[in-house]
Amino acid sequence: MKARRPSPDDQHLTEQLGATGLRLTPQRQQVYDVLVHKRDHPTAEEVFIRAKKQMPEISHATVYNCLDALVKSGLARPVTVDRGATRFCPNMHEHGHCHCDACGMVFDVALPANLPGVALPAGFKLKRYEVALHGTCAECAPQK
Amino acid sequence: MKARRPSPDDQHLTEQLGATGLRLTPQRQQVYDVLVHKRDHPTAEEVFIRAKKQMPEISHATVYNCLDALVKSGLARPVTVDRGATRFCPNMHEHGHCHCDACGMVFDVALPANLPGVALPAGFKLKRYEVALHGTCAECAPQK
DNA sequence: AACCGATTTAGAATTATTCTAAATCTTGAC
DNA sequence: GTCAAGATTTAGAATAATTCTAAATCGGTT
Repeated sequence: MKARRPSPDDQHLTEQLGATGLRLTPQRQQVYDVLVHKRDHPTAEEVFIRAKKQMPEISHATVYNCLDALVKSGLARPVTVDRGATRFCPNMHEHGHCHCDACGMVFDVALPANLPGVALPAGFKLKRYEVALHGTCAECAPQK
Repeated sequence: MKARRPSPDDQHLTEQLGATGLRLTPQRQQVYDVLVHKRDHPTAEEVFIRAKKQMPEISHATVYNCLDALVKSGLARPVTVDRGATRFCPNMHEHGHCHCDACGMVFDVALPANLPGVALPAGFKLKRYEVALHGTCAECAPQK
């Protein structure tokens, strides 16, 4: 990967950000590129490290700002599987996260369609939900 | 509420802690009492403040230690609805958490029985899962 | 060419949590 | 009962993740 080449997504980015009153900046594009390039649910710190490879002068705070802008514009989701750093995911389809407590790996998992059928408190207006599954992945399974 | 009076739960506490190789101490009992007394999903800090009313000399670190002991022994669950302090819940039945993004209130909600039916990655061994629902509660609903 | 608001930047500040080392308590062996 | 061993508590320091702040910069007008 070298210099940034405009992709078909740019249009999408501009639109989504614009709808939230935000601009598409090189930093926001870079941060978004990092997310889609390797979809391993990186933390803000990891995004920062990866983004710096292409854009060495980008700052820590900017990465947080950009991630926040992407989340607000519906281009990424924050994922909190464990206490510790929030992770980010550009997969905006409805899905849950499966987390290996041993190695920390996070996988996307499809969800049954009927989740929203839970009995909510009266008058509660559901906006989004998050499903976190915890356990041990095949690699880390306590091999007998 | 004044001095701690032995309750029927004490037996249960001793057993559960014992099974994990831990003892029932006055501090652990106090912290557990705080959790069951007001089940509003307090943070460690809130538990600390409430516990101090009965036990003024209890320390911050002890509250964290006790909460950790309770979680390890299956007497409480950590709940992470948002970034920010972890909350604690003594309801060990399977349930999800409904969180009002406006006022921060957390409600327990019953879950459909079929959640575990999701397609997990091959070899993944599920231990527990957490469902967090976000939205606005009746009180905070944008009243038209 | 100067201006305005949005954005980025570096670093300080804050928040939540964990760590550390010493003091204290408990329990079983004698 | 007394003592040593190990568990637990304590205060405060240390760490990790994130947010805040104020100044510099940028992009698109007037």
